[in-house]
Amino acid sequence: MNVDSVDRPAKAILHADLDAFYASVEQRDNPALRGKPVIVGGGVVLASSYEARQKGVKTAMGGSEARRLCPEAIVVEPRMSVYSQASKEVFAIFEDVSPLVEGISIDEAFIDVTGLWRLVGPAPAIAQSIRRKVREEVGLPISIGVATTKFLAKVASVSAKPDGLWVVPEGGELDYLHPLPVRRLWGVGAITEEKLASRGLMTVGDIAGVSPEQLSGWVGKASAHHLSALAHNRDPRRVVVGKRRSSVGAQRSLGTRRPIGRLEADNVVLELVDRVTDRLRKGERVGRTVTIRLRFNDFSRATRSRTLPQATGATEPVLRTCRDLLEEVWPEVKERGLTLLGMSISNLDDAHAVQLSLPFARRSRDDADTAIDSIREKFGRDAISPVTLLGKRGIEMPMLPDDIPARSG
DNA sequence: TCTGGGGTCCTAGGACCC
DNA sequence: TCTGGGGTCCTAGGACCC
Repeated sequence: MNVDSVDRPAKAILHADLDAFYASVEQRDNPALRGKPVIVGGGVVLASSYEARQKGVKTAMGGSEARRLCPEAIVVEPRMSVYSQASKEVFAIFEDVSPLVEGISIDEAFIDVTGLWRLVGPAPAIAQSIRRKVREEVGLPISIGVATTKFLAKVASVSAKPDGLWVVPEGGELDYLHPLPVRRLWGVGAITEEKLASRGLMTVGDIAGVSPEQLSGWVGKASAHHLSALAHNRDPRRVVVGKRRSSVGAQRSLGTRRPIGRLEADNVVLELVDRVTDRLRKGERVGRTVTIRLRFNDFSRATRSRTLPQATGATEPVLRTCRDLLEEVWPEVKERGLTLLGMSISNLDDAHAVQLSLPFARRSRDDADTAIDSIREKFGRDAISPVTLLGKRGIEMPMLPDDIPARSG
């Protein structure tokens, strides 16, 4: 007999999701924007206020279409550092409530409040208190879904929007879930939705009614298993604290005005690598697999990757690898035109050595000299050798042998 | 109006090792 | 000498999410 299952209380999971996050921050900081349609991001819509959404404006929509749908909208430039700060304040409120907080993105998190029933109260009351605190202390609207599984809590938070609470009662999960359209299942996008619709599967209940084997033939094995489980509200995933990124990347769209030259492409790659490795070093991480990502004139895509023998956070080897990869696909680029160039590093590990991060793209040579001096002061003269200077762009500093922390894990 | 920038996970074939 | 199965890593592509 499974002792664990006896009298184990149902889980109480919250999914908290800030409403129209970037746009709400803008309305918070500028009273003139409140109650008005606000679009964040000019070229493409990064976020829009509910007033703009009512006119049909959606995230990822082109800026000109958005302005056509909603000419009276006020367009503002994104202020990422302000959003990032607001996010930190909101997460601090979550963590004050429960140690079991799993951040999913800048504006969403799962919070496990199962163990708080006796001490604090029932999950819906906790959720309301979080909503109140976020409103009072950070000045932002937030919606929360409450359910017995992570997945269902996430579905519920969509029902809660805007600025609301939605509780799926224990025992009432399937009554809530089954009438919903398949698109509400996490992992069903436009393509899968279409595949399912062509077999007559429109609602979550429809999916629950077919066998995983049958489903498997239509959407693939893993996806079928996943969808089947969700449709029956089987989701044993725990709320995991302290998840780490498994890749870091950057990309740039290039426009279609004219064909891009090799030199220009090389410069874009340099900038992307500079940015990515800088973030890597600041996060004290290293990576081993370098990928470049291309999008052609017809919007088809390609990737090329290479795995290095050793993980690195240094600009130079990553840059060299990217340029090698670019060299290999260049004939294709010449033929098909390039509209986007991106790169990323995956296969990440914690850095076991000090890395100095000083992208010259944004700093001066004097900054580098100052940094080198301060490191020498702290660790001794030899600490700074060998140093590799990369033109005017970056500096690599391999390690201080005495300062290599023990591997934790 | 041609469609941003940051990610995750899955599939599938080939190389390689035991 | 011939053959098999299992496992891991690498590469490329695709779907999806915020």
